Amino acid sequence: MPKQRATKRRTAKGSGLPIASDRTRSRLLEAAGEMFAELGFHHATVRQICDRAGANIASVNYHFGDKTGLYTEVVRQSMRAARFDAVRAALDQHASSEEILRAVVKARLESLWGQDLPDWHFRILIHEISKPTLAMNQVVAEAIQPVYARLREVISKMLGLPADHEKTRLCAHSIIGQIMFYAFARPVITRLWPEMKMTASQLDRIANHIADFSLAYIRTAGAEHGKGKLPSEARKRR
Amino acid sequence: MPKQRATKRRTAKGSGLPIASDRTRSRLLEAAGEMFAELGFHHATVRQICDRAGANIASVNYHFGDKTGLYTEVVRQSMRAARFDAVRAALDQHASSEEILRAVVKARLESLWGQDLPDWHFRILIHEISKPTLAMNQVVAEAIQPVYARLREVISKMLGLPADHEKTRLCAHSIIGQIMFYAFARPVITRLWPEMKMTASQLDRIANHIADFSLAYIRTAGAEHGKGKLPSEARKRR
DNA sequence: TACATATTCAAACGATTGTTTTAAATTCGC
DNA sequence: GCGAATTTAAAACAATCGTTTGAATATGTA
Repeated sequence: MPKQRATKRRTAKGSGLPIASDRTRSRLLEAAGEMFAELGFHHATVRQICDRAGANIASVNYHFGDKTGLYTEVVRQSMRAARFDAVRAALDQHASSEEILRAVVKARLESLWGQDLPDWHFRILIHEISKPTLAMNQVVAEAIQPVYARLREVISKMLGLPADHEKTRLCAHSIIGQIMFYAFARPVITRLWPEMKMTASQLDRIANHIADFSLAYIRTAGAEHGKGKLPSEARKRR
Repeated sequence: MPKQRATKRRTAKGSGLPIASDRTRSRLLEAAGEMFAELGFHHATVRQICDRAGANIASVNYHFGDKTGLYTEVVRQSMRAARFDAVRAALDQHASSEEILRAVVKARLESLWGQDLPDWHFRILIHEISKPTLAMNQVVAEAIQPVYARLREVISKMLGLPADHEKTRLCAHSIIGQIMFYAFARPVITRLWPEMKMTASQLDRIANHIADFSLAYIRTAGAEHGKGKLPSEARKRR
């Protein structure tokens, strides 16, 4: 009766017993990560994953219970990935708010188009955003929510408004949206702008543009709210 | 031998023969549009579609050949949908560039969150962008490319730069990205900002924010590049 | 070595998918 | 109204999915 031993096995592992080869387990995780990042949860098949990992079909059942168990483990692993820490490091570095913002934008963009793969962690997050699974709550709580809050603090400082103010949130969305566009609309962009080659310098120009584009508004709005000036930006709005 | 009569039937239709009830065909198209918009191409099943349309399973084969035939027909129909015309109308209206931009942003956002469904045409485009199918080329050529080009012209006028200049393109991407963020990240937004209710006025505030956010940069950049020209055409308006 | 456990393997299972088949019902020109 | 074409209906087909089975093998321990 060796059915669904995944959790039981983990407890045995925790009890201090020496473990046999975790090679298949780790190979399974790596292969699953690449496949999930490339195809998403539903389109990636366990047979493909096991083939790529050189493991048997039943191994995913044995080690992770079922496909969703494997996926959630991949997601959990992705949350602690280096790239996210890079973004957090950029957010927490000791520098001016504007420089922090520029660094964050650059880090996020590089984790998207940078050819220094495998960085499928962020791509999994992309799939999770466009087609959420049950792991969504965990992803939001562990990876998105902290960065979102920290980004709002940085913007809040520049705007002179509280971090949970609507304008602060909308500015955060504007910045994130500009970045995510290059994640979601990748196939469209290559068709709309075929002569563009995503080199390192091109990536740099895009990141700087997004920073400049965003700071243009944040600076003026911050000057208004900070000095208590009359809002010249406030147009005749009904 | 009535197998795969879909194309043959169309030719008979073109030959001037009166057609029997196209009721099932149109009901199939409508049901398929809703299902494809909600679940995407792969996740929507022909059985669900036929159930919703009150038609038999084999009807999709008979009328459209296969599932992809049905999908491409739905896409073709979506291209001529009202909302896209609304955006194009906003782009071609006789007004200042800034007001055109504001109207375009508003039209796009309303086709996303507006509760005046069924407006699944744009949602199909969203799915097509995140997970392209073979219909992608058609979608880009017929729906995205024209709007993209027209939007660049509007921005080009404000920037004082050619429409295919890199900065013009990046500005267009920044604007589109801000809008699309509310399309792709919808489940994330509701988790990150749970107290937000997407009312009509909220939608209006978001649209105006995106316009203000974008115009802040475009105005200053336009003033720089268009030194010889009139700094802003918003002046002459009103 | 001998026993118990952990792990891997090939094969099959049940469910669901898109598609096809075969026949009945409906429609339309004549 | 009749015969041919069109349209619908129920059932089954073949392929693939995730999952399970039961035995074989590897591993660690006494």
